[in-house]
Amino acid sequence: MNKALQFELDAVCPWSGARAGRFTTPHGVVETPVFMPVGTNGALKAVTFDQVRNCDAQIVLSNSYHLYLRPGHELVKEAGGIHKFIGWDKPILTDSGGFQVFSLDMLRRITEEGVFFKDHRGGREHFIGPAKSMEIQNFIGADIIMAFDDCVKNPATYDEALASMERTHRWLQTCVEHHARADQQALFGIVQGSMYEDLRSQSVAAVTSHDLPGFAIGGVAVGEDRSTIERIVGYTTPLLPEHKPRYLMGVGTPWDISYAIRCGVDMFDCVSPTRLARHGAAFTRAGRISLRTSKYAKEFSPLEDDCQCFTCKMHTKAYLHHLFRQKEQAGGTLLSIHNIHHLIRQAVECRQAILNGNFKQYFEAQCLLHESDQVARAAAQMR
RNA sequence: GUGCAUGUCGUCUAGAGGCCUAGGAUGCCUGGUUGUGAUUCAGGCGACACGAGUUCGAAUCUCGUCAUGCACU
Repeated sequence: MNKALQFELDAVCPWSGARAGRFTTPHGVVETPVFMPVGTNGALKAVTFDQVRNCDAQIVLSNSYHLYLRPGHELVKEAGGIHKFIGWDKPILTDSGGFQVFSLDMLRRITEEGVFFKDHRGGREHFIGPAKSMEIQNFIGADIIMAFDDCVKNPATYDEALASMERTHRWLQTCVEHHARADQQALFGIVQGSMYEDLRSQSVAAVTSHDLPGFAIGGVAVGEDRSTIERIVGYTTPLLPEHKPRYLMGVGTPWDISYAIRCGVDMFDCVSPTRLARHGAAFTRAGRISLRTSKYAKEFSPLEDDCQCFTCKMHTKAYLHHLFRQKEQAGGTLLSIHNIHHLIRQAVECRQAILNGNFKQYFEAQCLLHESDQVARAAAQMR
């Protein structure tokens, strides 16, 4: 049994394999399925932790890459660890920096030891490899830390995907060897393999050969279309160990999350609720809407009548529209609050449905919503 | 009333006879955004005040009309 993280299943949907569970960390319990908002620089963009707490967030994600560059992982350690530094006493997960370095694209150089890259702000060259990432994440001190993996953009050729996957496996071995605080930090391994099913299953076998407290599916939503995301997740998730949490990295939209939960995923993170919010888009049960359009100028009702988030309790669509039109920062804040609350609530609703034994009905309703939203958006694209 | 000046997308403007079926910014309208290089990116709409002339050719030069501003009466 892992000291840093214990996971148990509360219920499994017999129709789909969707799971309701919980895991315990040094900073508390997290009930799954769970959506984890992203706080890249030790802060959610445009949102305070008081507001994050009021969205019922159980756990947040932050980034080793960004915290390493500034303020520096040594400084975070000096501050007493990330929980004290940022003022959030619930669980925290840090990403390893693998994906950030991947997204730098032209600014990096990959070697067997790791990745040389230039700070996106410009400046001197840095290096992060699996051993360094473990040091950084140990200094930062999150409850869950991620293996340093290599990610390829889709579509990738089979050979590229294979080479990248094998590098990820070698790097995982190094991560395990350099993981100094296994009693306080749970290290999750990351499955790669791009869009190739045989590589995905090979990767699951290699990654789960390590006795780690949790596993993640990486390399998803990196250029491929929606149906491919669904295919990869649907294929890969059931291969993962039943009694360990399963984390789908970087996904996603409300529909993606429903679908992945159906496939048996327990944890999600995505920048979509905060980024879309800052750009004026809101998740609703009826699909995505843009508060920038003038059709909301005189809609004196909340985004959703039954939503319990601060934004919906206090403000109308007309007001939100006004804020975006005036480029008031509060618009991004209020929509972020709503969107985060929306995805968190959705995961909670899935959990309740799984516990109540009616997940099939819940999911089928989500399918109908998704289809009508797809039709509406296709029509909008035609114009 | 007289004199002078000025009239270009909704707004601010580029423009000095062909590089202009008029460019930019902003605005407005549509989209995109999936382990945040992202409070952003892409596309669209939209004007030479009006009328005559000079010229092969006028947003640009001339005249008139209208409008606006300033000064004087």
